[in-house]
Formats: sequence, structure tokens, C-alpha cells
Amino acid sequence: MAARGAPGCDPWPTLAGCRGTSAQASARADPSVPGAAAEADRNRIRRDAAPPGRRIRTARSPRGFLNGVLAPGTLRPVQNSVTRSRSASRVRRDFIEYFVQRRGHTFVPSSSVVPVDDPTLLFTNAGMNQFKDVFLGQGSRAYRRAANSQKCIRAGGKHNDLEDVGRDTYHHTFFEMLGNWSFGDYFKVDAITWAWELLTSREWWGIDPERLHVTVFGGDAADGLDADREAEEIWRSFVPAGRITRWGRRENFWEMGETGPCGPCSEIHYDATPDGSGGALVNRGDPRVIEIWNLVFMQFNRHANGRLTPLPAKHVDTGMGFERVTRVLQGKDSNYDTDIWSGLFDAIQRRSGARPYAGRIDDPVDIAYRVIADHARCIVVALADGAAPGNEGRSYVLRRILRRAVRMARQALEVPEPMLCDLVPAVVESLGEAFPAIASDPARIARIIADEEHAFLRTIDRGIALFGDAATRARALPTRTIAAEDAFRLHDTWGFPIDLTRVMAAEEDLLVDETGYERLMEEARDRSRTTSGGDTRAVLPPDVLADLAKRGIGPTVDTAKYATRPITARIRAIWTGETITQRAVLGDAVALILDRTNHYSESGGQVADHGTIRSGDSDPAAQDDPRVSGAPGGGIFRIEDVQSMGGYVLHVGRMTGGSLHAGASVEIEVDHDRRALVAANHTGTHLLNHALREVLTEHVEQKGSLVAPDRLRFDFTAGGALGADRIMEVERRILADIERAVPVATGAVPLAEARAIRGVRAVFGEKYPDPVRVVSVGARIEDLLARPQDDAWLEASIEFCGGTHVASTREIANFVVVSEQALAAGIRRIVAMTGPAATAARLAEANLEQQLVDCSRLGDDAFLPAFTELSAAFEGLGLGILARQRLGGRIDAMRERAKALQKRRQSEQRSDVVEQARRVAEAAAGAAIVSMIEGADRDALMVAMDALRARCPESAILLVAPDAAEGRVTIAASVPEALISKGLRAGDWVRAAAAACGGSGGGRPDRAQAGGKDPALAPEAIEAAKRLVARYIA
RNA sequence: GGGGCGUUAGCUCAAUUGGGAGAGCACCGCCUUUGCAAGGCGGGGGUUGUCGGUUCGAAUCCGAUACGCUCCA
Repeated sequence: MAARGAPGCDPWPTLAGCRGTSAQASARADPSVPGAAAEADRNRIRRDAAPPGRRIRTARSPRGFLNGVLAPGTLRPVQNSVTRSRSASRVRRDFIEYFVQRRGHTFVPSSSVVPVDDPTLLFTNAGMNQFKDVFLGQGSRAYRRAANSQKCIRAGGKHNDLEDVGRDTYHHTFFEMLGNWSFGDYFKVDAITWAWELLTSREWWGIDPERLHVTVFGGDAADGLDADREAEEIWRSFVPAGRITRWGRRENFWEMGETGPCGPCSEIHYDATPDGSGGALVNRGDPRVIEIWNLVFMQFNRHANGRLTPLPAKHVDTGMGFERVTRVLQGKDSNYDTDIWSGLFDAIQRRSGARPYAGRIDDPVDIAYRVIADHARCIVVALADGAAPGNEGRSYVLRRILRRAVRMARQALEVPEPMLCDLVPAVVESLGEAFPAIASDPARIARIIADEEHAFLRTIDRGIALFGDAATRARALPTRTIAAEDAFRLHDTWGFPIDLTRVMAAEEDLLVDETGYERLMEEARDRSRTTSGGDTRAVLPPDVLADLAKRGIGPTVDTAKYATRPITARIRAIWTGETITQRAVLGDAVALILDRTNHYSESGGQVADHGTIRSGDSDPAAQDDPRVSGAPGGGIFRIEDVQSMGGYVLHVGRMTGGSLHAGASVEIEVDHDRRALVAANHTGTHLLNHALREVLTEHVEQKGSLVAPDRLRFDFTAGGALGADRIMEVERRILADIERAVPVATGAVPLAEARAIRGVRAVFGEKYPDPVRVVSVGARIEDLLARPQDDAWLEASIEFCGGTHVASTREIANFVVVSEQALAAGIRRIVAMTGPAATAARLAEANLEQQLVDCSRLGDDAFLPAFTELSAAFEGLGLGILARQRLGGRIDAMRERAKALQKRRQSEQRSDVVEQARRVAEAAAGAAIVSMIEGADRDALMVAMDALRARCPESAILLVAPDAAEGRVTIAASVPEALISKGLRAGDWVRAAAAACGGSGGGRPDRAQAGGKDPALAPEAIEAAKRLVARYIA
């Protein structure tokens, strides 16, 4: 424990002479916090830093941070300034304690690694992700300073460290980012001063300041930006000029995206070279000199045209690699030598029986240790946060990570069966304290991992078989090179990464055409890239949001959205997807922003309303607009989608008449019929959620939901398939709820009170506003608030929900489960219908059942066509899953009868045609036989042909089978070798016959089939065939 | 979100340019054998994922769709 002043005797006294508004702001925000570090303060921090001459070696690591790996004496041991070794969890606690208790920050728990509501992000990859809306100006928080340790995954997205994992000592797919933030509060002075204090002061971490190098932004001519002299000057008070370096836009100018908040940043690097000579290695990717902390100063907004303007509110966003700083503080030269990994390495060693981890950089076993440990952490955290391995999106990234680890386990550690699943407890042990969600259901996580490991064993075998084919082809070539197409196919279709193909090729002394492979990859990427894109009308970029605010256009008032009455409103802006315009005319596809709306925008899984916007206003300026034809004034706009962005509601759709202009008064009306269908489905979803919880005794958690007019979809956690019995029970309960006509109550309730209600349903990881809207089926809101802990509420459906609902469950009318399926391991999806669609499904079921009964009573002759028709119609009826299973089983049973009948008919037909063939053979044996066969389909005709050929193997045979009922003539011919050599080809022969009855055909010289369209002309076909064959047998 | 590939008997997979849906294993019967393992002979088993189109004719070509695998973002 470092000797540290108690909170009451802060050795960092508040200093007079605070400068700058940010300092005053922070003092206001929390009076207990000292103001901005002014000059004197910085002097104190400078003095307090561990002086070079007084470095103290750690008691546990007498050789400093080089212990363990390098043999003693190979390099001069470096003295470390760390006074004592801190455990990793202590480092995490220190960071939070410093910013929360000492510097007045609010501790905000790490958000899920699976981003909520951010389609641009594969995984949470930085601490600032959960505050993105604040930086974009779309949201706000109750606090202005925040700090935490954020779970991050960098794999598969823009930041991808996957390739480096295992090969070096400091990249990870999963890591923790320690961060502190200022939202328009303190700025550069405090951010820099506090970072320096935490790192270097003896009271805190006491890192030798001489080992720290700082980078600052050096300016950018294209952007017209000067160097960040402000930050540089602040750094100068701690760090000599020689250890401050300027860098360009790539290293030291941070941007969130193409547009939006951005600014210069300063990075702190740690030099771990033995003699402290690593200054030149900053930003060179050298493992001895690594970046540990990045301080971002958001002070500009980048507009769509690339221009930068100053932000009104300046923010600070910092991120420090937890694993890296722990390594520094524990005096190690690899992140993997810290206590973060030791437990995991032990578990791997025990499970695999491999030799212990030795920390060598190029050793395959040590690489496997690092990769497996890293990937295990990543996968466990991601699964705990609700992601699952799969074949697309982030699921696919997880699958790839998992498979890489499996391959390592198999090849390097030689473990033939699944083993990653057995590492879950070790990961929980090391991370569960900081992130309790990880420890909530380790058995589920292990099960999913084990399934996935088993699946991969199958895939890799198929790939190996395909590789074998490619290798055989390669061996036949003088270059002994596997074709680019094969390598690409292995990668693109069978999931064999190129490096694996290369290794396998090398084993057989073969090469791989990698340049060709890269070319194919690039082509594939191009194909993929050029065809993507979304509806730009439904998105407002940050600069447009800012522009709207500047024009004095406020957020859309949507308080009328729960009523269905038409309202009047005023058009405030028209958004084309690229720019704000003044007018929309017939045919335009745009988005309208009004001052108020009664439409529900897409949210919480419920699809947006459709509706109409009309104006009777005259549009005086329209006459001057060449695009306006006919009478100006009066316009109709059809709303096809409604999206909410930063408080503005975008009514996306197209003009179907007249013109509309900004400022016009309009009437806006919701499509009531559609809204009613959606409401029935939404309340139905709540009833389903509640019924599932009652029917499945296990823990049911909502994982997603879609409420559309024609169906509802509900994804939830469950151990396995529900089965017909439980689906029936779920339906029965919901139908009973509908029958009882339970009233649906809604109300806004303070979040804390609402959370206290017994049995309340909320989606894990979702952010809810305060007050939150509560939707209750079966209990009055007043009663809920009066007795929140009453067990009676377990019988009711009570959810946090902003959606539109029916007033009474009676309006739902009916409920039918359409399907129940697995979505991912441990997650199932139910699709269901309500209202008229559900009633129609029940009617169709009753109808079909009656038809099946009627059909089964029919005699053999009538049965076959009736049954064929019924079974063909079955799929298209839109039945519920229970009806499909039950009646489908009945149809399968009846199909047996149909098959037996068909078989009997076929064999009757066959013996008949064989008899005909026998007669033909007796009557017309000769070099050529041309004959008519009655009542034969194609198969039967072939049987007749076989029978005939067996008797007359030397004859050329052509048979014609007219089928008056089907309006078809089938022709088949067979020609023996002797006649083929004379020039008679079966294909030509049947074609001649078919031509005579309106068809054509073809085939091989010895065997051919043809068809004609007019059975009445069958005799002509016979004549034509006889004429042709006569030429060859004369 | 976009691209590529696949879906044929219970299982593993075949099927030249569109021209008669097959093999091995498994299953059933008979034979051989003291028994077992095995062998011999015979047999059953298919709406070629589904729907539509082109064609005289589609497992094969085209379009849609479902499911699976896979790559990119």
C-alpha cells in the first residue's frame, strides 16, 4: 500500500490563480476538487515525481522488469522506479480511485462489448463508445466528468489487432481501457496534469519520468491547422523538450468518423529499453517502447465538405491500455508476464499437459499460449455480453477468433478435443471481480464454446479434403504451385485462411500463388463494396443537426404519438439525404421535419407508422420553381418510414401530389388500420414475453424483438426447443388473456420507482429514460406504485416500453405461433401473428382438416388427384406451427397411401406396355421396328424399349406413345452399333419423328428421346420415322 | 448490410454438352457358417430443399425463396 494522504488531508491543495474557464467550470462542478493545475501546481507535481537518483527496486523482482525471460547477465538490468509491485486489480482500482475520489469524476460502469444502437460499430472498441451521443451533441448526461475501465474488443472492425495477437507482447483482441472524460468541463491543462500526476507521483504510481515520452500534434497544412502549441507548452512544464515530439495527422489527430467532433491528441509512451535510450523508437512499433495513454482533446467539428470549425463545447477523451500500464507497473517486458494472465496460463497448462509458458517470442508453444489465452478472454467476455459465434457480422468475427484458438490448441499444444470451453472458469476468475456480468452464467458460455469447437472439427476436415484435390493439381504442374483460384476458393468458400493453406502447401513441398490470391481477394472486396449502401434520407449527419439548431429549428414535439387523431403541424425543414431544401414537388423522395408529429418513429423493435401529410396552403413562390407543374399550392406526401435522430423526427417518403414548402401548415394523419395491427402485435409481444416466463421455468431474457403489422418476432434465451406442448401452453395462456379483455395501462414513472416493481421486464443492456414509460397488462399504474413489491404483479405483464398498444387485450382478437427456431446457441426465436391474420390461420387450419377427412374417405380413383392438390396447397396456407406439425403428420401418413396407389398403377401400366412390346416384337421383327405404344408415359416407354431391345438386339427401334389427356407425344429410339456405323443416328431419327407432330428432340447416337405436342399426329410421326430409317436399311 | 458456394436414399457422396437418378455404408430377406467376424444373392428406400420459368425433355440452364457453409464491411 502506498503511503497516501487520507481524503481529508489532500497533499494537493487547491491553488489560487486558477486560469481558464474550464478550471472554473470544474470547480463549480465539484467543489471538493481542486481547480485546474496552475503553474505552481505543476511545479509541485514535477517535484513529486520519483527522481531518477532515488529509484527503488521492487522487493519481488530484484532484477527489475527484465526478470524471468532474459538470462541474467545478457543485458544490464534496469532499475525500476516502481516502489512495489501492484496487482492488476489494484492498478484498476487505483485509476478509478484517483479520478473518482481525487478528481471528482463519476464512475460509469463499462458498457457491453456488444454495442447497443450503433450499427457502425462491430464491437465496443474504446471507452468513449458509450458517450458517443454526447460528443455528437445528440445526448447528455447528468455528470460532466466520468471515468471507468471499459471492456474493449478490437477484432474485425476498423481497429483490428487480431493479426498481431500472440506474435508480440502487447496487442490483444480483448483488453481493458482505463479512461477519464470531460464533457465540456476541464480541458488540456487538467487532463495533462492529472495524467502526469497519476503516472509519476510517488504517492500514486511513481513511474520514472525519464522513461516517459510524449507526442503532440504537429499541425496539418491541408486542414490549415497549427501544431498543438497549447498542449506542448503544458507538457514542457513536466517533460524536457527532447522527449516531446511532434507528429502528423495520422498519429496525433483523432477523428471519430468522416464528419463530427475531432481534435489533436497527445500520447504518452513508455521506454523500456535497458538503458533508457528508446526515444527514437516512439511510434515505431517496437515492443520496448509502447504507447500507454492517449489524451484526445476534442475541439473541432469536421463538416461534410472537410472544413473544420471550433466546437462550442470542448471535450476530453482519454484511454490508457490497462494491460500495458500494468506491465509497466509490474516491471515486466511483456503484457503476458503480468498477473493478468498467470491464472489462465496455468489453466491452459493443466488442461493441455503442455510444458509451462516460457515467454519466448517465436516459440510455437508460447505463441499458442498467448493466442489461446487472449482469445479465450475475448470470447468469454463477448458471450457474456450476449454475442454468439455465427456466420455473419460480429458473430462471424467471434467464430474466426475461436477457430484460430482451436487451431493453435490442436497444432501447437496437440490437444485433439475441445479445450477452450474448459478455460471459462479461469477467465471468470480473472475478470469477474471487475465485470460481474461475466460470472452470471459460465456454464452457458462453456456450452456454446464447446458446440462451436465441435463444429469446427467437421469443417476443417472438409477443407483438408478440398486442399488435397488442389494439391494433386499443383503437383501436376512444373511450378508445383497451388492455383490462386484454389487458394481463394479454400478461403472464400471453406474458410481456410491463406496462412493455413501456405503451411499445408509447404508440408507437401508446394507453393501457393499468393499474388493471384490477393488479386482475387481484392476483386471480391470490390464486388462486396460497390453494392452496399443505405437510405441516406433516414440519417441526419452531425453537421446537419448543428445546422438545424443554428437555424432555430427545435426538436420535434412527439407528445401526440400515442393518440391517433390527425393534428396540424408546420413544416420546418426538408431533407433530401444530402442537403436541406425549401421545397418538395411531385415525385421527390425526401424526409420532412415538422414542429410536431403524431407518428411513431421506429424504436424499440416497433416499426414506424405510415401516414399522410397534406397541405392546403398556397405556395406563392412555387410558380417560380420550374419543377412545379400545374396549380401551385396543396401537396400530398406519403410517409413510408419515420426515424428519430437527435430529437428530430424524420418523416421519410415521397411526394404524391402538388408541392410542399418549408413553413407550410399541414395536416398529418396516421394510417390507422396499420397502427391498429401493429398495436395488437405489440401488446401480443408483451403477453408472449410474460407467458414464456411462466411456461419456461428457466430464466427467460429478451434478446430482441420486431413488431410489424403482419407479424411479431421475439428472440429470447432458452436452453432448447420449446416443443409442441409448451408452445400450446403459451398460446393457451395468451388466448385466455385475450378472452378476459384485460385493460392495458400506461404511464410515465420515475426510473428508480419503476425498477422496484416486482416482476418488471426490461431489456438487458438497454438505456432507459427517466421517467420511463411503463406498459402494464393486468395492473393499474397507481396500484403498482402504491405496492411495488406485491407478489400479485408477477401475474401481470409489466414492461418498460415506449411503443403503441391496444387499450384492451380483447383487441388482439387472436394469437398464433407461426414458427419456433434456434437463432444461435442458447437463443430461440418465436414468430407469431395476431388479429385478422391469426384468425385466418385458424380458419385455414379447420378448413384443411375437414378437407383431409373428406379426402381420406375418397375411393382410389378420386383420392390421388384430390390428395395431390391438397398436399401442394399445404405450404402456402400460412398455418401456425402447431397446425403445420399436426396436419403435416396427417398428410405424410396419407402420402403412404398415395405412393402405394401410384406404384400399383405404374406396375399395371408397365406390364401392359411390356405385353404390347412383346406383340410388336413378334409381329415386326426386322432391321427396323417403328411402332406405337398405347398408354405409356416416359418411364413406361423406356421399359417397353428395354423389353423390345432384349428380344431384338440387332434392330433399330423407335416407339411413339401418344397421350391424348396430357396433349403430348413421347418418342424414344434405340439404334444398334451396326446401324450407327451406316449413318443412322438415334437423335436425327427421333427429331424427324417429332417434327411430324410438332416437337423436337435429341440424344446420343445409340439412344434418344423426343416429344411432340399433338397426339393426333402420332401416325404422321410413325410414317416420318419409317421414311427416314428406310434409307439406311435398304 | 453486400458477395461467393452448397442443398441428390437413413449416412458419405457420384451423375460427359440438358437425354433412362446411381455407388459405398446402413436397413430387410434368403443362402453360406457350429457360432462369431465375414462372404454370396436378392430387395426396400428419392416430390434431386421449395416455388416459378426456359425446353419435346431439367438433378443439370435461368429467376425467386428457405436453410447451411463461407468471405468482406
